[in-house]
Amino acid sequence: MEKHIMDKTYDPHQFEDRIYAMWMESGDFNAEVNPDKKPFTIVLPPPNITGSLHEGHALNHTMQDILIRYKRMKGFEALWLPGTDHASIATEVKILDKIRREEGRNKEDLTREEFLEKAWQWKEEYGGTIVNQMKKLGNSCDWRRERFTMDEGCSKAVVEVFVKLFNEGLIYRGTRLINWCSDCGTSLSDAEVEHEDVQGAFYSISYPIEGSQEKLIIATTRPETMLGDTAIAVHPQDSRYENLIGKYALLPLVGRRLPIIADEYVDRELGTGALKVTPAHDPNDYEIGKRHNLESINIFTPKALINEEGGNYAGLDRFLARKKIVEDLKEQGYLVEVKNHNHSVGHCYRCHQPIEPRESLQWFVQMDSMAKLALESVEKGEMEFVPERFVKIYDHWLENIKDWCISRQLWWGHRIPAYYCEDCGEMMVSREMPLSCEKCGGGHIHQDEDVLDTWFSSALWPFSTLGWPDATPEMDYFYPTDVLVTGYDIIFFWVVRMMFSGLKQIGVAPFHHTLINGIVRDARGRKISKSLNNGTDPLEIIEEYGADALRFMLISGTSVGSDTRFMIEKVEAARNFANKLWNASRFLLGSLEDKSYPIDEQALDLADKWILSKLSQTTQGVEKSLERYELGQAADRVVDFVWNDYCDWFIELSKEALYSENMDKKEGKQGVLLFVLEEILQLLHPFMPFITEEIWQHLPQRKSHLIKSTWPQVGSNYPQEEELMGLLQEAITRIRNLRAEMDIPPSKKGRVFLQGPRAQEVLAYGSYFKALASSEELSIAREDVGDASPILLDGLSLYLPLDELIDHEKEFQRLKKDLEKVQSEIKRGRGKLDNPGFIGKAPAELVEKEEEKLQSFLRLEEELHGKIKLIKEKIQ
RNA sequence: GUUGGUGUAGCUCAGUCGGUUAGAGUACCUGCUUGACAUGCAGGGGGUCGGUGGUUCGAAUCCACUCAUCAACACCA
Repeated sequence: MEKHIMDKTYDPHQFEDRIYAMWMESGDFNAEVNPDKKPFTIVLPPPNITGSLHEGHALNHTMQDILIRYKRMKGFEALWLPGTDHASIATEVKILDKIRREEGRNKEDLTREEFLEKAWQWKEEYGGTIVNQMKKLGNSCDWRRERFTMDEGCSKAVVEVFVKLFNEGLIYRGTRLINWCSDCGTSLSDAEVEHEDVQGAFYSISYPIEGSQEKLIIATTRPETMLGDTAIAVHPQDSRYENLIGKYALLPLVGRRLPIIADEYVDRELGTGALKVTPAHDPNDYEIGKRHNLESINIFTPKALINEEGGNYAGLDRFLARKKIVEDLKEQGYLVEVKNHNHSVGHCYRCHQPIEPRESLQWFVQMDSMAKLALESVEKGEMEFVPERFVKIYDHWLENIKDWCISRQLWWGHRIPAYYCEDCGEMMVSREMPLSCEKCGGGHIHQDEDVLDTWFSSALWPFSTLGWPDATPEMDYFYPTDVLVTGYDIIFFWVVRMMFSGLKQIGVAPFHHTLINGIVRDARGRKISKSLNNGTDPLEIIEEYGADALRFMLISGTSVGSDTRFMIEKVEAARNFANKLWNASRFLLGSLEDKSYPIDEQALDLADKWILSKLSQTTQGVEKSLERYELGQAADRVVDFVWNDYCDWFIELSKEALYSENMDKKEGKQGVLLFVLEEILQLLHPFMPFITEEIWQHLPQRKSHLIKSTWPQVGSNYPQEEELMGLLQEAITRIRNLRAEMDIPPSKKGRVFLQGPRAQEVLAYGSYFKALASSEELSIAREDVGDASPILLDGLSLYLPLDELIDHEKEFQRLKKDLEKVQSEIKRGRGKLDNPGFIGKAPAELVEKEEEKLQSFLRLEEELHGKIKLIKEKIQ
């Protein structure tokens, strides 16, 4: 690639798209079945094609991209398989909205075929938008393998699983009380019902007893359902009502005779202790009805209007009917009391309308045996949650699971592979539409009208995308996948179902780890929601700050599984860091020629060894954090190294050599600077792929792509050099501190005298003090340092002659502060060492360390006392 | 109601196995047109680690209780 000069300022627009195109063109994201390498696989949680990606996706995708890029550099055959989800109900709602808006037509005005044509158009449009967004974000997916939950392969897998489970008796069709959304016009699974607190009321209604003056008071929150009452239940041992058991009550407004039955389910403490039983519209009543063989009267149409069973009320919407019925009860003297009452009511997770329990003929998956598989697999450690606490949500859901209602009365989705003979009514479940009836041989056959729950196909995603049910090389090689990255809100929708599906169909858990990402909240910590309109479009952030800044902001300063806040200040900080790296790189690369800069181990100076030592520790730390999925920690580690060690100390210390006429010295320094920069780019690449690749392309003699480079090895450590450098850093910092306190301008260079056991050693590094502490001459102190201001370190005293600038009072205050610090340390150390418990029980090594520290602080204290005495004399 | 999370500097958050003087970023204050970067550099102030009690030689860290806050699940005639 052509080497061009780096722009003066960091401007991500100049290169992000170009870099992405370069990767695509070279096939850098592609993964192949390769027996020479170990696979590392992630399947992308397929975004719904309902719209565009939000910050949550950006976080989720960034985490996966970091892991994939890291593993790719580590030498794995890294496959990140992308795709999108048809999101049956959610998408259907949106498409119908659009048709209504644009054409004024409702679902009733459309044929299924017309609808599906529009739906596929929608898919093309929004699927494309999503893919484009993912590319802007830098996702390194193997796009050749992109999939869609309703494509041919995924559909084949869906039919295969359905038929197999049906043949085993694990899928059945039956009439049950299910969750019905009257707005969406379909059944829903239990997981799709969200309980929301609503302000409601308790209506107490008086039911007359047949052939008696007695009355039974019953409290209900849903008076309209009385139209479907078929019994009154009381507790068998309830002395208040014992005498009524076996008698009949008369249903107000309707006049139906209701048997008064006894059932243990009734709670004597609740309400009045008597319960109206409406088997068709309440799950508990449904069970009571089954136990007592009660009639079940459905009073609602699919649109939740009162049906013909409701007599006068027929045709009314359920809420209007409630109002009307309450009015009539009041008028006719049946209404005893109305009390405000807050309670939680199931709502549709898509349209947020109240769910109606409704008896209907649906398809179900029997869950017991497969739930057991999923529980055992996690129990055995075949799949682990990161962080592990989320296993509780998983276990809890599976332990309380009920059969899964999978049929939906929708058009957008996989049509159920059940076929009915119109002649004899026989039902056939098969992979393809039968040409004739198996039973009567008739040829009039139609397919079930319903489609499957969208999660039925999502459940197969880890293997349907790899070619299953065909025996593909990809299945052998890439399955099971390594890690699934997802939010905690879909553990039971998705993780649970992928687990039992993988275990049941393939016999192996679909992934080893489930990494849970937190939720991205707004700056105030609120959930992002449409009603608050507090979301931020990731593309807008990329437009303004660059994709690297967005990615980095989402990751840095976060810990696994906890929520994060989206704050523009954090994006700015990330962008500033990118800018810092850009400038440091430009500074170095601008001085290099297109040739190699080997490092001569023999010629390394103190700072070189120190930075190499720090680098190897950083590499080690980043790697350790990444292996533990602590992405935020890994990112912060690199920042700390780049900014504080490399830029603020090492580059500053290198300048002298860089401006030197001595070419060996200059090139030696350039070699180290370059080597460290290269590894910085590698360590940072998973987090900030664009800027690092762009800089990499400017390195001398560069031919390869950073994305395909080999992750750095952990290098040598130089503990002695680190220790000495630490002392120099402390000395330099203290000098800066002193000069700042004394208001000495940087332009005024000062002299420094050294004293103490380490003076000679430190003397050799006068250039460091010159470069970083505005200090001109470093020399060993003579006996008398006169008025010079002292800085006392362990083993090293520095004296700064401040001449006319000295302010004895200020100086006294400064030393007194130092003394107080030292004395509080002495107190702390003594406290420990005077404690026989500590001496006796703490590790000997620790006691020794404490002892050494105390001694050094005592020496400092003594010295400080001396200096303070001198100052005092001068003040007086 | 059940379960879980969180509580550390003004704000956002780290803090590993209990053992350095509890850290970072940001905000704030002071100084700096030093040759990569003012999207920067140097320096500074700011913390009873929610509270109480306990275990321990030693607790931000472990245990109990408690307060605050968030979430998931469940139930309510």
